[in-house]
Amino acid sequence: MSPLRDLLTKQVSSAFATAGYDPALGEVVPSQRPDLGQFQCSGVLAAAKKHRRAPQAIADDVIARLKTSDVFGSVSFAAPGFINLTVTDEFLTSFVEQVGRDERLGCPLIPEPGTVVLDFGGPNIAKAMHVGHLRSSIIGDSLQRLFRFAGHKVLSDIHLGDWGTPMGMLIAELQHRRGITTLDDATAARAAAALSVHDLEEMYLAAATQTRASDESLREALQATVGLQQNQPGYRELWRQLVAVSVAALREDFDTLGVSFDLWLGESHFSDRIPGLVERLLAQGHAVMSEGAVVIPVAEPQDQQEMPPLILVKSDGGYTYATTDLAAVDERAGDLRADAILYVVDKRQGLHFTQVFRAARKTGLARNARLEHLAFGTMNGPDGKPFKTRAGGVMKLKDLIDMVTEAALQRMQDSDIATTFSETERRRLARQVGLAALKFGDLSNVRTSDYVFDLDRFLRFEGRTGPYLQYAAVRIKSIFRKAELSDDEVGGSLIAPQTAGERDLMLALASLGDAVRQAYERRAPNVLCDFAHTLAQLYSHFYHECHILSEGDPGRRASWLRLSQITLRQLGLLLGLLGIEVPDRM
RNA sequence: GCGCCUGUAGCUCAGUUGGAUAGAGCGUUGGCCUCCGAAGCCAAAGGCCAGAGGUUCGAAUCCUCUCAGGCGCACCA
Repeated sequence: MSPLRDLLTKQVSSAFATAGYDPALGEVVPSQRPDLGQFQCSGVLAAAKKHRRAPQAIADDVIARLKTSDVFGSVSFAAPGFINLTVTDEFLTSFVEQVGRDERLGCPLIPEPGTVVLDFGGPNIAKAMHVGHLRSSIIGDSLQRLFRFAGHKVLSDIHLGDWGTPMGMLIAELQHRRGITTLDDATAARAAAALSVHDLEEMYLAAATQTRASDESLREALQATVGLQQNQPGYRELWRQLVAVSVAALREDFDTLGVSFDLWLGESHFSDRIPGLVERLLAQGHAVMSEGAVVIPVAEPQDQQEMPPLILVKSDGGYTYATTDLAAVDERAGDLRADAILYVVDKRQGLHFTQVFRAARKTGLARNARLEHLAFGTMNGPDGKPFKTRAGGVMKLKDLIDMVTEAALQRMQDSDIATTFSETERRRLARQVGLAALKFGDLSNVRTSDYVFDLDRFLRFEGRTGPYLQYAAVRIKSIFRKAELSDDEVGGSLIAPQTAGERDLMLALASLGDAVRQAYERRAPNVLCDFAHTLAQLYSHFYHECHILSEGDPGRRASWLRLSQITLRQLGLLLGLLGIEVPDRM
């Protein structure tokens, strides 16, 4: 079914058209002055300017044609040029009825579904997941759910950082520690035996400090990198072992977080096609030699800033992550036939992606695929600088999850909640609530803006938080339990709203499709958060205003139960799109 | 140096792409549990939208400048 705003806009647009004005001026949006109307159209002023006629006269023309509509209850003009609209309760009620009967709760499928590759997460081998990975993972996960729901075939790819200099550093460090001078498969296997993730982390950290401090170490690391990339004996084997250890730990982390990927490919996956790709691009003249490196110039005449070329092959023979990303575009657009490739990556990588995207289009590697960098803002500490713990390091994701779970457990204890639950059930619930706080706390921020990492905010369960939404849903479930009704037994029909609270709730329920569509178009989970929060607030208001179970009028009671059911389903859908679970009790 | 982003209530942030009287949450103050779950509800106080010009019927939003932060600028990823 088509969203409410579309339906209203269609009516007003055709009124503009038959009155002789541009139908595009008939766009209807929710009113900014709820005291004057539920919806508004601001197209009159534009029409007045274009046709050199008084706004009042134009509005009269348009309004006269809307009077016959059975959708609008009142339509009025307000200076300087607004048309205020209110729908009839009958129309509203029947619209919400339709939403309730619709499997998709009023959310349309997109007209042209395609294959979408979604690249997010991007954890690195030998580095524990830390809070810096939170945004990409959580936003990416929400977007993959949103895109699937919209109707696309989504292929999410974790894009492991398992290639390049960090791996070289790690290999060089291990060689050092084991005193390996010449590497082959057998020595590699021996060297990597019995290594744990913690060993890798510790080694990586040591190597990172080393390479920063001494040019000699850096040179060795780069040498090992080239060795790996050129498939010299032993390197690949050693690498394989290191990756295996790390991936096992990563799977656990993502599992805890409730984030999944269709593809666990890494940068390494695309390495095989790189030599051929470079050769081809050179032959085609897209790539050229410059200062000892092979590059693709991507500058354009209208550029306001200096646009460095994309470096395909470094002067030492190694490849950069730009090379890998280009090879990945080739595979995704070519072999996977992606219609769109989306990257959920920190916005500081903006320049990198303009380079890659330009190169991909220029060389034809992108085919017809749409390329988008879905940038997100940096997570800062309270001091405004990129987040660090007091110790100076970054907080591990696992520790953060433990902390929110612990806080939820404490909260349950304080209010004597779930006392009849077993210990494992309590922990499970605490995890669900904690993760809700964590995910909502992140997703409710506008994707592109930086935000301050405030631990307290993730540890709060009141107000505009994930648990608030869960709570609203849980209370509805509780009503159904008390009424001894299962979800599919709540089948009463709606009656027209009697109170403002009911009407406001129905208006929100009628608008889910608009919100979900906007979230999709803007690739913005925070739009879902906003809507879900408003819906939960309106329901809470209604809940306090209309006492459902003690209502004597059976028709009203049935209608209110039905409203509650539709609300519960919408909350469930929204939270599902955010990657947040809804417990039965909390 | 060049380029991009940000500056809105005490704090953290929205603001439907130029619309009417700038909104939430937290915090503060005051109410509501013999009534479906108080992780809730109701209400109040709190604003020179960094500053100065400009564009027009109309600006937090667009343009110019100033101030204050942040970020990025070929062989790390």
